[in-house]
Amino acid sequence: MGSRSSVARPAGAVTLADVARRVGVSARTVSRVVNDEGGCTPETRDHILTAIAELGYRPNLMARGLIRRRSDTIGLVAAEILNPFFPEVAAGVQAAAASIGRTMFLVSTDSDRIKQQRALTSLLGHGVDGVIVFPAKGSDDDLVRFAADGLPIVVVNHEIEAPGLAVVTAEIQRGATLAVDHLVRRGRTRVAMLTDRDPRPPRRPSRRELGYRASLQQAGAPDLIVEVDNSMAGGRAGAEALLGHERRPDAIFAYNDVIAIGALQHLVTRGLAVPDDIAVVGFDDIAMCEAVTPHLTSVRIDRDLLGRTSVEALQNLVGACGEPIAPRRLSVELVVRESS
Amino acid sequence: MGSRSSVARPAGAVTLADVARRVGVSARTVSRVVNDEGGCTPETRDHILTAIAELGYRPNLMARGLIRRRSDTIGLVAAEILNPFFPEVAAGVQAAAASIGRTMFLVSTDSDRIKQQRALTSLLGHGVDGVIVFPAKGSDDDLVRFAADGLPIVVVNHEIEAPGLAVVTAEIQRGATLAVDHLVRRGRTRVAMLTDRDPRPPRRPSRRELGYRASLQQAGAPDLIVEVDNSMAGGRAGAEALLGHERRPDAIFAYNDVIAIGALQHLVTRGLAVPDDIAVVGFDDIAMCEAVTPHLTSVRIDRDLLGRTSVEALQNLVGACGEPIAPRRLSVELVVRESS
DNA sequence: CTGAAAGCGCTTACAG
DNA sequence: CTGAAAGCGCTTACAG
Repeated sequence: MGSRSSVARPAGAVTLADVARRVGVSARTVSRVVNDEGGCTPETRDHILTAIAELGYRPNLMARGLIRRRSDTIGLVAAEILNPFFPEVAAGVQAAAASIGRTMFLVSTDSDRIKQQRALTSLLGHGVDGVIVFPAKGSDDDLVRFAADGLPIVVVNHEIEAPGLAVVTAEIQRGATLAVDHLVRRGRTRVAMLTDRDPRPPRRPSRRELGYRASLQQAGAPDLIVEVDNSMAGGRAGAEALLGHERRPDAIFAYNDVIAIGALQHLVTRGLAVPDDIAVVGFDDIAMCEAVTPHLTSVRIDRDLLGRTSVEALQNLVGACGEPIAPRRLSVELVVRESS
Repeated sequence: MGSRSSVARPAGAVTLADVARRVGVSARTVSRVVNDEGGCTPETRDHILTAIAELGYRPNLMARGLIRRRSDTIGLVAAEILNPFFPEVAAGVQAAAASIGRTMFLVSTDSDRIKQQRALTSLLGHGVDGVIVFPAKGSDDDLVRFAADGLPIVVVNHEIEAPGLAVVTAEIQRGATLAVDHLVRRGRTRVAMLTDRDPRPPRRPSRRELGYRASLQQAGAPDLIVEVDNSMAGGRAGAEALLGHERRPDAIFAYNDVIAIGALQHLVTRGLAVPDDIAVVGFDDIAMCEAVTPHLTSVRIDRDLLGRTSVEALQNLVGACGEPIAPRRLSVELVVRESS
């Protein structure tokens, strides 16, 4: 039919030019119809629309992106896809993105700095309009560099400052305070914390640790922090370690729900009563909190709001060329359940 | 420095031409270095590499993809990102893809046919080399059409046949049989099934239902299938419905672990002993199975293998232009835990 | 070992 | 209302 042999292109790659040729108009006119620019006879429009349907034409988004310098896509770079918190946030981000006509592509980094570099490079190279990232540990420099290279980045749940970067976070430290204060009010005097191991040598206290320490200090109670792997198995190992401690704790505050649930499981398996012998409180309030026995007390972050706010921040960032965007900080809430 | 004003392009968009100009060579030579084609003086190469680093050049992957007709990226289209089974498979797919130098982009569809169409359109338009999809319900026609349009598609966990489509699945029916046979062997005589609601009018029995029915028929036991929402809440509602049934079941086989865990929770809340009063068996063997009390018996699919096999199938599909790929069927395994 | 030219599929000024 | 031309940033034959 066309002047080209079908060998020249893989099957199905119908182009704008093919449509134009079929109808007998120029590519410009077809482009006008495809992009709904108006200014075109209804008949011409109809012919073109028919040809598009018959030929099964789909615009090549790479070619379009090359010129338009925007693709209406955003990337979501998540540290750990296996922690249910991230899929839950991803659902919020995807919904928010879809509501303003953006497609979201998710890439997981396993909290690995190198994998995060690859993800950002690929996303940037493929022309996403921007990315929302839950950063891998120790990757601040990378984020600053990518932002300087022109990639609009919204950093979630991590404090960092640089031009081209926007921050969306939550009252993490206050969340920890809420959790520990609650345990203290319930009469717990030996509240231990299970925190996630930090691979970098100079260990910096997380905001959760700061809140934990501040609360205990105010209560005049001793603190005890144990580092564990960021997983259910880590939680189990941490609980075991705490049980063997000289002054066995009567409450555990965990870095997140996954660790808390691992600890909870281990305590139950060891025959301890939760919360009577030991109370447990997690962080994130993932759906699983209501699926374990006893139901897990946790600090809730509104995930839909987090998603919407991040997408909003990214839109502002893409719009405001270079101007700094004020950080957004979402409130948190303690959800008390049976485990405390 | 260059002849162009910085207003012409967004900050950071350094091009191959910029590098070439800086070094004083042609774009062709820079391209050669970037792509490691060899055939180039060590000095020239060094100069170019230095300029690339200084300028912070990153290849525009859209421009490259336009010509190469491949991007070394694949799409993973998942029905429900909130069911932990999918993130677990996604991790397997991403690992397998990374091991052969492919970047994976994940898009969730919420099992919505329209969202799946959008996801496939976007992925195809942006030039992914192929997609692995856990299909939304009732989307067979769409998959066939996209495959016909030249998008290599690997369909996971769903039986479908069409040119350009490869299928990777598991012994789902056998898994159901294993689960129900196990319950029967343990003396259960009234095994009910909680299955996921089908939005389409003509309800087709799933492979899990077929296995369930076959096992019970062979045992001479009655069956009872209740449709529920595919969620923990659905599992709770289903359990409640079964408790009110005239012949209260002594075992529940659920469509998946999420539904099973919802049911389990409800039973425990209602004060029933699991498994003494009612046994519960799930499907997928997500990590959560070992986090609930009692630990959930489930049918296991090897997720890493599923990921690797899917990526392999996609590679074959991209290679074999149009030739049919034999379906792959993974084996399953019953993991017996406390709930049965 | 290196370069000039054409072109991937599209959009964007600019004319008519 | 419609079209011819240029060009996004890169790679691919083809020469030298």
